[in-house]
Amino acid sequence: MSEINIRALAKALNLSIGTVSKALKDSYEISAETKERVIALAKALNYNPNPYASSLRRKKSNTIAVVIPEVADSFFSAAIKGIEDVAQLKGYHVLLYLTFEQYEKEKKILQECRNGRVDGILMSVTSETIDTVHISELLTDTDNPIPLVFFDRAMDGINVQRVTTNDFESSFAATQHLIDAGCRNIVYLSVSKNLHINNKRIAGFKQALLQNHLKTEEHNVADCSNDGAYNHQLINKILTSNNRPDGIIAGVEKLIAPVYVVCQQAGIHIPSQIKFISFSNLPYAPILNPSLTTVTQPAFEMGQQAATLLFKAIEKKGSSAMDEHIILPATLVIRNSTGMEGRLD
Amino acid sequence: MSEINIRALAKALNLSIGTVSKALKDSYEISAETKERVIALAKALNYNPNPYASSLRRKKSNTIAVVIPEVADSFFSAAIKGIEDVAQLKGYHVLLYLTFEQYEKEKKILQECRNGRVDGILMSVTSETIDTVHISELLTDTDNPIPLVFFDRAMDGINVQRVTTNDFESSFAATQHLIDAGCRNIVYLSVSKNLHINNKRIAGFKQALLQNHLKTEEHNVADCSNDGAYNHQLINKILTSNNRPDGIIAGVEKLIAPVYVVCQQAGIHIPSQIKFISFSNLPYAPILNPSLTTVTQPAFEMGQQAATLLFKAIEKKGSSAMDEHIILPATLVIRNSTGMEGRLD
DNA sequence: TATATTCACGAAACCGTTTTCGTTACAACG
DNA sequence: CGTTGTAACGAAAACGGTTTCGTGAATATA
Repeated sequence: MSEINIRALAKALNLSIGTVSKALKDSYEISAETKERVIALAKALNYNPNPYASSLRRKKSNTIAVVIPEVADSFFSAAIKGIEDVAQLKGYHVLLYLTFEQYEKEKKILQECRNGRVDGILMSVTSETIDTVHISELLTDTDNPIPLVFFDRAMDGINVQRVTTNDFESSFAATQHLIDAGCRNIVYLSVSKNLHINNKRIAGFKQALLQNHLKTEEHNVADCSNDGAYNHQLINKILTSNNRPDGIIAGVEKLIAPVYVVCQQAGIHIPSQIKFISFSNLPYAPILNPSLTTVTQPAFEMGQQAATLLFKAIEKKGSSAMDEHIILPATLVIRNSTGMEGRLD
Repeated sequence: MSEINIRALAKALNLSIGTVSKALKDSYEISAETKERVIALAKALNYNPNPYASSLRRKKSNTIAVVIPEVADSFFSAAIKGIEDVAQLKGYHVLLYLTFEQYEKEKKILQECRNGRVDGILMSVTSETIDTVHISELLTDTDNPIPLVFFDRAMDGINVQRVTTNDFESSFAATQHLIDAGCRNIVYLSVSKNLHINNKRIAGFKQALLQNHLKTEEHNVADCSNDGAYNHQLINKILTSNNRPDGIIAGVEKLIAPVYVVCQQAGIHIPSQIKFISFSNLPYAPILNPSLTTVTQPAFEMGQQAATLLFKAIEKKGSSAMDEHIILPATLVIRNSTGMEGRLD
C-alpha cells in the first residue's frame, strides 16, 4: 500500500479524516467546493483507499469466490469469462479456487470462506462430493449466512439457487438422435454417480431408450473416473468387447479424446461403425476427425446469470428467494460423428 | 463473518485478546497449557480469524493477482492450474483478473492492485499493450514496490522477472521442420506485433528461412487480430491466393480452427498440399483431422515456476534479483499435419 | 538477601476506513 | 429577540486482529 492514505490527504488539505472520507463518497454533508478540493488532490496524489480497512469497517469485501473443480475444461473456462464479465461491471473482485475434483479441498476452501473474505460464492461441486453439510453450514450460519449459487454441477437436497441446463431433456434428445441414426446398443459414459447433472443425464438417456423399446442393461452405463489412464482402459475394454456398442454418449468433455484415440487404435470407424456424441463446449468439435456432434451448454451465459443471481442475493441480503432455479437450454449440434455417411477415408 | 471473533474467545477463556492471538500463532510467550485451551476452544467454536483485520495490521494480504488476457486458451488454463497448485500449498489466495485483451482493462486492474489488496502479481500482457508505464509505476513506487512476475507474454525494456519459453529457438525448429518437409513458401500467422514473444517467434522463423536460403518477403508474415471474423477472412485470402503457401505456422492457438476450416472449405488438403504447425497446448491436437503438429509449452510448469518466483520475491522483499529470467524449453511435437503422407481420404 | 532474568500474560496502540454523533455558524422564522 | 433548522465539518468510536511494551511472579544468580 502506498504511503498516502486518507490521513495524509486530510493533513494536506487541513481537513479531518472523516470529512475527506465523506467527500470521496460524495456525501451530502460536504460542500461542493470541499469535495472538489479533496477529489483533485486525491487524483493528483494517486490516492487509492485501502480495501481491507474498508472491508473491515463495512463488513463487506466486494469479493466473490468461484469454486470449481477444474479450469482446463471449455465449459468452465467459458463460464469464468461470463462471471468475470459481470463481476467487473459490478466492481467485484473474483477469487478463484480450484478443487482439482477433490472433496477435501472443496471442504477446506468453503471453510476458509466463512470469515468475511467473500460476500458470496459461485460453485460447481466436485465429482467426489456426496454430502452437503459443508455447504449447508455456510447457509444456515445463524449470524452470517453467506449467499451461494450453484452453476452447472449443483447438489440435490439443499435449498440453494442454481443455474443449470436442461440435462434430462438434452440427454434425451441426444439419445433419440443416436437411435434415429440407427443405434441400438448405446453406452453412456458417466462422469460420477455423485453428480446430480450426471444422474439427470443418465435418466434422460434411459428414458429415451425406454420410449424406443430398447432395454437398459447393466453395461449401458459405464462409470468413468478422474483417472485418465483408467478411463482409457475402460473405454478400450468397452469398444473392443464382443458386445461392442454402436453408439456412445460421453457425459463430459475429457472423455472425448480417449474415445477418438481408442477408435483410431482399434480401427473402429466413426460414424459408420460407431456413432459418438459428447456433452461439450469444445470449440474444436467442428474440426475433429470426424467433426463431433455435441450437446453444447450456453456456458458464458450461465456464468453471467449465476453471477447476476449471486449479486442480487448479496444485495438483498436475506429477502432473496432461495429456490430460484434458472434452467438454460443446451443445444444439440449435429455434426459428422453421428452422420450417416459411410467410410470415406 | 461469524459472530465469534477473537474477543469472544478471549472472554470465554478469561484471557486477554493479545494472549489469545499469540496462542493461536504459537508464540513462545504463551504457555503450552494456555495454547491448548485456546486452540481447543477455537476449534470447538469454529473460530475463523478475519483475514482483512489481519491484512490491515500486518500489511500483508496473502493474496496474489493473476492478470491474463483470456482463460479459454489451453496454455492459460494449464498455467492457472500450476499457479493455483503452488498458491494453495503456500496458503495464498488467487485473485483472477481477465483483461479480455484490452489494454485499458489491464491498466485499470493494475492500478487497483496498488492499495495493498495483493502482495504480488503474475501477468501475461494484452496483445494491445505497447508501453510499460502502468507496470513500471508498480515497481518503482518509492514506498511500496509490488513484486511482479511475467509469464509467457512478457514486456521488453523493463526490469522484471519472467518465466518464458525459448520462443526463438522453438520457432526456428518449427520452421526448419517445415522446410525439411519440403515447404518453400511458409507463412507465419502472427498474433500481434506488440507481443514480445510473437516477435521472438517471428525472428526465429526468419532466421530459419535465412539459413535455408529462402527469402523473407512481405507476405511471409501475416498479422492476425483479436477479431475472429477478420482472422478467418485473412486466412481465407491467404490460402486462396495465387501465391498459396505450402506451409503455415500459427503463433497462437485460436488460429488453429480457422486454418482447418478454411482448408476444409477450400478443399486444400493438409498435409499434402499445405503443412501446418501451431504453437499450442491443445490436448485435442492428436485427434484433429489430421492430427496437428504443435510447439507445446510446459504450461503447468510455467505457472508453477512463475508463482514460485513470485513468492520468493514477496518473501525476500527487495533483495530479489529482478533480472531473474527462467526459460523453459518448448517441445516440437510432430504429428500428421506436417507429415509426408499423401492424400488418403 | 539483593539483584537479574525468565516466564506468562495484560494493556494499549495501531492498521486505514467508515459512520455516528456532536458542534459551530448562520439563516429563517414567528 | 429567542427558537428552530440546516449546512458543513470535526471528534471519536468502531471494525478485528497484531504487536509492542509493561508488569508481576517465579526462578536463577551473585
